[in-house]
Amino acid sequence: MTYTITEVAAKFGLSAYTIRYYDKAGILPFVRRNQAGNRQFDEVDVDWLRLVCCLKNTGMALKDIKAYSDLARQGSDTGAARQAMLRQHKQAVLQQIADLQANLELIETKIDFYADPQNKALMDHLKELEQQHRA
Amino acid sequence: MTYTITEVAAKFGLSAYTIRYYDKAGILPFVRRNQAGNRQFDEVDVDWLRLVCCLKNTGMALKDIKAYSDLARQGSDTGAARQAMLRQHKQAVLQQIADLQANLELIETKIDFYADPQNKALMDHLKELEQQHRA
DNA sequence: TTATCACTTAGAGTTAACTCTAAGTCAAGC
DNA sequence: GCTTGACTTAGAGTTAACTCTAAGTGATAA
Repeated sequence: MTYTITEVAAKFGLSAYTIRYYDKAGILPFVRRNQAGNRQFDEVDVDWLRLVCCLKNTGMALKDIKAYSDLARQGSDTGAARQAMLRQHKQAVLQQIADLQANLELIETKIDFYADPQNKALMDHLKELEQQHRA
Repeated sequence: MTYTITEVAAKFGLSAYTIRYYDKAGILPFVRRNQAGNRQFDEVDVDWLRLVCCLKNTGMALKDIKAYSDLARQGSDTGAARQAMLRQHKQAVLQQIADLQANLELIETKIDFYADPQNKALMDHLKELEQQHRA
């Protein structure tokens, strides 16, 4: 089973433009062409693109995904280097999650602040003071 | 206690350029100037910038932070609207965390794959087959 | 009082990641 | 045989978010 660029784009919620951009950028190392010169994606390519999207969606820059792809293109003896990149990226993702959770607390605190009628009254009062002060 | 733009920039790990850019963009509604025309940040401004950074770091676009700031500038009777924005953003952040955690699983699967010596041998074999196939 | 330094402005330049345009090719259907 | 439609290319254009430059101001130190 093979897929056209349009089918693959739809599968991953990307545009065909984006897929071609990724291919130009060198991060789709294995995609082949049919006799007409059109890109023909097989299961290996789809799996590869799934990982590319995963890395992109977790904040890896395309130039780093390119570096990872270059390792893959070089052959199976780069496995250790690729694993090292993924380990490092895993730590970055864990840090992102921790940062989001910390930021979430501030957002929740703000929401609670607006929800509290006592703070509402306080805010009205502060606002009056501020307006006087800043006038 | 007040702060200069350089002090505030350092406090939040931003450049002074970025702070001015935010001010130009209208997302620092309360910052005043001293007699020389220089920005003078008080505790209210620092607290505001902390929230701005929180929203930015959780993926809110500056135009949306601008919309939030415009509400704040309009006065305390926009509290409900601001709370609604924060509630919606909270959901977006929860979704981001869930997405990161899902992607993390794929990354971990890949790391484990590279770590398994059986897969290493399998990969070497597949690679040979692929090279023959793609030659 | 002259130099230095931190700030000011408007506006130009940069970067990443797309996003699209124009012109062309190829296979399928009428 | 001709049109239609999905693909191809190179390269230009877009957007968000900075990032910097140039020219100028005002307060402090030698």
